[in-house]
Formats: sequence, C-alpha cells, structure tokens
Amino acid sequence: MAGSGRATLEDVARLAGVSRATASRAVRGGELVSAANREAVRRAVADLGYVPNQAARSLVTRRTDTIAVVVPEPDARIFSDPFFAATIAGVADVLEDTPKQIVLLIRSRGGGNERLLGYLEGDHVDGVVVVSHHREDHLTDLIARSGLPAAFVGRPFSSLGELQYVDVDNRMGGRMAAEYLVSTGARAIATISGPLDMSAALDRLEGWREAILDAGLDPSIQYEGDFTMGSARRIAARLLAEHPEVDAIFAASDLMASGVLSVARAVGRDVPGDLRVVGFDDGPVAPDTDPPLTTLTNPGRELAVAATRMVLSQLDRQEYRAPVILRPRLVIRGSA
Amino acid sequence: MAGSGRATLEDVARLAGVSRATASRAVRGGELVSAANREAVRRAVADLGYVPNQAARSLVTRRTDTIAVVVPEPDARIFSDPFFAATIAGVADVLEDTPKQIVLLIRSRGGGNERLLGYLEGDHVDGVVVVSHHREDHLTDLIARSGLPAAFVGRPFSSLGELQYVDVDNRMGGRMAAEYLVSTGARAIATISGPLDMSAALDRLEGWREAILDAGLDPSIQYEGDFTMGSARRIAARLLAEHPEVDAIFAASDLMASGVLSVARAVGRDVPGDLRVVGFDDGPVAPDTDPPLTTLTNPGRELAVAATRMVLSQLDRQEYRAPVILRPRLVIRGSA
DNA sequence: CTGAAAGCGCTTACAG
DNA sequence: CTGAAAGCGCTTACAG
Repeated sequence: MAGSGRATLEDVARLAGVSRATASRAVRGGELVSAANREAVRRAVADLGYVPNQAARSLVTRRTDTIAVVVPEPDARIFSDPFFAATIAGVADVLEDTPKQIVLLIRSRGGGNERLLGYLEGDHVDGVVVVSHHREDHLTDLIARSGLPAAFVGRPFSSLGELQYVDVDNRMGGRMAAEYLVSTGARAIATISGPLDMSAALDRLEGWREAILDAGLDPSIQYEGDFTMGSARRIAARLLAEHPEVDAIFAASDLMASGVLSVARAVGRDVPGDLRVVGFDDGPVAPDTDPPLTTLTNPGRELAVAATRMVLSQLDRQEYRAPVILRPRLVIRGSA
Repeated sequence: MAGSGRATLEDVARLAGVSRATASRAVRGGELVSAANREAVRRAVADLGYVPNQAARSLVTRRTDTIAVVVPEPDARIFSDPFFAATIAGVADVLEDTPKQIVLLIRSRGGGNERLLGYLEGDHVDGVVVVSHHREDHLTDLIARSGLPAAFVGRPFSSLGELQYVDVDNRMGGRMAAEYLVSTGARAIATISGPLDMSAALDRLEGWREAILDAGLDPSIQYEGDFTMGSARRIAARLLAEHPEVDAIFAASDLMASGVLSVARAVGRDVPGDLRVVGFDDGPVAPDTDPPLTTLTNPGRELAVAATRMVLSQLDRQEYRAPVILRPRLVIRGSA
C-alpha cells in the first residue's frame, strides 16, 4: 500500500509465498502456474499496488511496447493539419488493442537527425510509423539502418526498396481532379501543388499534368504551395491576377483549396460559376467551406491504421508486405 | 560497425582500453575523465556505432527521459482541434532543448484508466502534462496518486489542491465577450457553451452569465455544445429557429463560432449586421472565417510551454508553483 | 582521474 | 507446475 509503484516483484513473491520466477509468470498472465499460486500472486499484486518496472522488463525482453510516430517536420504547425491529426488518431486506434504506446518523435528545429537516430537506435521503440516524409530528411536511410520494423504513410523517397508503406494513389487522384474539371467545361486549368519534396505533392501534380495534356490543354499554370491555407492564399491572389483567364484550380489539399475559395470571394470571382475549385483530402473542412468543396479522398486515419498494422505484423514475422494503395474517390460538392 | 546498436558499453570500454566505469563517464559527458581517455572512448563509440541502451540506464537512474502528454479524451477526433494541436506543439517546443521525448497517452475507447495508470506508475515517464481534462476522468486522483511531477493545461477539477496548472482566465474571457457584445448594442445575447464537464467551458459560461446579468439582460438562452463545429451547427440551427430575436451569440470556441457563421449564412442572417458572433481561442480558423471572427485569445502553445516548464522545474526541485493564468485579449475582426 | 563490485528489477532457460 | 541462478546493460558509491 505504502509507496505505490515502489513494490517490486520480489515483494510480491514473498507475500504470495512463491519464487520470483513463479510470481513473474503469474503476473504476466498465469501460464504454467497453478490456480492457487495465480490467485495468491493476484492478491499480493493488489495488496502492494505492484506495477512492473518497464525498464527492467525491457532490458531482458528487448521489447519496449512503444511505437514511434516520426514527424520529420521542423514546424510544429503540422499538428493542426487535419490529415496529420487523422494519422495520429489512426495509429492510436490500432495500438489501443495492444499494450503499446505512442512516442512522438519530432524533427528538431535545428534540423539535425542525431537525436532521432539515437532514439531509434537506443532500443527505445519496437517499431516506427513515419508521417509527412520529405525528400531530404534522410529518414529512409535512417530507418533502413536502424533495422526497425517500419512503415511510411505516403510513398517514401528511396532507392533502398523494401521500405513498406501505404498510400493513396495520388497520381490517379490528380488525374481525376483534372479530368473532372475538364468534363465540367473548364479549359484554363491551373494547379497549386504541395511542396515538391513530398511524394504526395509530386504525384498529384504529375497526374494532373498528364490529364491536362491528354485533354489537349495547357499545363503551364502551376504554382508550388506547401499544403497550408496561407500559402494558397498568397498564390491564389497572384495567380488570379496574372491569369484572369483561369476558369478552374486544382489545389492539392483541402486547406489550400479553402484558401483559394476565400481569395476568390475576396476578388469577386463566383465559385463555381466562373471559377471551379477542386481540393484534395476530403478532410473535415471540405463540407464546411463556402461553397462546400469538391475534393478527392485521402483517408489519413485509414492509411495510418494500415501502416500501423504493417509494423505490428513485422513485429511478429519479418515478412515483406506489398504496399497498400488506396484508390481516391471524387467527392462532388459545390465548388466544382 | 557490424550490428549497429548492438554494441555495448563493455565493447566500448574494451576497445578504448578503459574500464566500464570510465567508459560510462566519458559517454555521458566526460566529467572526471582524462582528456586522453575521453578521446579514446569517443573514438570507440564512433567506431562501434554505440548507442546506450535506455532501458538499462533507466533501470539504475530511475529516469526515463520521457514526458507523458495525457489526453483523457476517448475520441481521437480531438487531434484535429487546433487548440489541442497547439498544445502538443508547445510541449514539443520545450522538450526540444532537453533529451526528453513525448509519449502520447490517450484514454482508451473502453473508457478505463487501467492502462493509463499502469503506464504512469510503471516508472515509465518522468512527468506528465495533462490536456483536455474532464470532470469525471479521475485524472486528478490518478496523477496525485502517481506522485509524478505534473501540470494541467486548464484548471483541473480537484479537491486535492496542490495540482499545478496553467490556464487562460476563461471567466474573464466570457465576461469580455458578453460585455463587448453589449457595447455593440446587442440585447438578446445567447451562448453556446463547451461541454460542462470541462472547466474552460464552465468558466466561460459563468463569465458570460455574470456580464449579461450585470447589463440587466436575460441569460437564459444558453445551449451546451462540445467545442466542435458539428455540435454548434446543430445547436445554431435550433437556436435561431426557436429564438429569432437573438441578435448575438457567444460561442465558446472558434470552431463552434465558425459553425454558427455557416448556419447563419444558410438561413439568411447577416453577420454582423443582424447577428453578431464572438468565438474563443483566436486559433488558425479565426482570421479565415467569413466574416473573420471576433474572438478571445487562448494561446494553447504558450500555455503548454508554461505547463511543460512547470513539470521540468518540479523535476529539479519539488517546489510549489503558483498557477500561471494568462489574461485573454479580445481580438476584434468582422463578425462582431 | 580510475576500476572492481554491487545492484537496479525483471525474465528465462534449465533442471527438476 | 516450480525455483535457483544467470544475465539483460548500465550507473554509482567506494576505495584508491
């Protein structure tokens, strides 16, 4: 009772009248322990408020019961991005049914990976889920070197192969956005891409471009944003001024699309009347913009669930798993 | 080189030609170690790719270099709440300058606290920052019992005293919202509160009520939301139908205020012409609603920074710290 | 400044 | 089903 958390397995064993080995077995689930001893240990644990010391356990089992969620993003604003938030929720969903916890590994402002590497290699986590990976963050090498079970949410940049990941088919999504806009009669279709050091941004841009070309249209009106609303606003203001002929914009995230919407309103463009807007993500903001956003699905939660399962399954047997690639769906609302 | 992460201090010591004790001292910063040995160890560490095993270290030091961020919220949607996101960013900001990492402890869907308690008491973390605390989540008892250095973001429900926390003065904020609305000429002022099992919601409501009463107005038009946009939309639709005379609404979060705005637009009410709306948080959505939101500041990041510092300072010396209470500021934009 | 030794609290073959 | 024993990889008085 006194000093809860301080009781040790030794104490439990003594109180229950068994050896430490038996107490240990009983504590963990009672395999190979007589019913009587199991009960005695249970009572001792309750009486003493015993909680196993994880460090001691980890030292011998080599497991830590923690999964790292790596966020190689120097800017903590990432946290308010709904896609990212959904991702954390997805990991949490899966781990809920296990004894594992999430440790959040955030790239330091300084930009170095030393701490991250040290943590991953210090036998600190059992596996890792990587979110929001950029081309130059060296995370693919780092993960490969660590040898830890890992999965990326979003196709990693890497020549190393073998890195497991889940993704939405972003190229198809970009295509679908452009094709849909073409089908509604748009002819001067611009795009605001995400940051081109991220595969999702690259793929969406590529798909958009292919479809624009296939339609015999001009793919040259293309600006690079960073997935945030702020970036899209700045770009949209310029874009609409420089290219008044533009009759549709594919913004590569809902946040950016909603930035476009507000700028369009501010400069007196009617959406979808004389400007069509398509976003990407189908996140929580999509139904709430004005007009509601036509967009492509990018289910962060579902992707993170799949990635986490991949890591868990690697923990069991080291088998290779083909990437999980979800097809985006076009959700038609009011903006296009 | 081979089996990176597998090298042990023993290996380092042997390669450097010193004892394990000296190697240990050198690895940690070189106090009480000759320059020559320090260098020898440094080289051995580099050669072997040695990374200390944290479990072994924790077992003896009793420190884990992790801080728990406890989210006693069954619903993972919390992650997309910008205030909450800001909070995580704030903790990360502070820990960035320390060797500590964040472990995210989320209340299980099942609702039980067993896992949480087990984790906190299993010598797993050095301290805890609690975010989004509800009256019945038993977190105050649980934290107090664990004896861990802790701080709440938001005033805790507790009779135990001594629990350290940071907060914005929500009551004053509620007051300021109501007083401002009164000053703009509003006379039928409703409120949509947050969930009343949270102190922030309670305090804002209380402050609003006091000011309404002080102004000789009627405080009876009051609905309970849950801080989300969805809840506010459902409520606003009913509220505006049942009380068409309402000329102002204080919504206790920006998310809720933005829900009110969209409903108002849908039913043809002009904001701020014939309906004024004030929110709370001054989060990222506030400048981007239509019209931009008049709101009160609630700096989640700053609060979390203060809370984390509290925990860190408790880690040093067990001294008591008075709560940090920030004054909200009224930010006037277009909605009121 | 340095090293031998004890010990942190557990788990896990191993022998019974 | 049970217990004695070894060992996981580190840190920290202690004596020098």
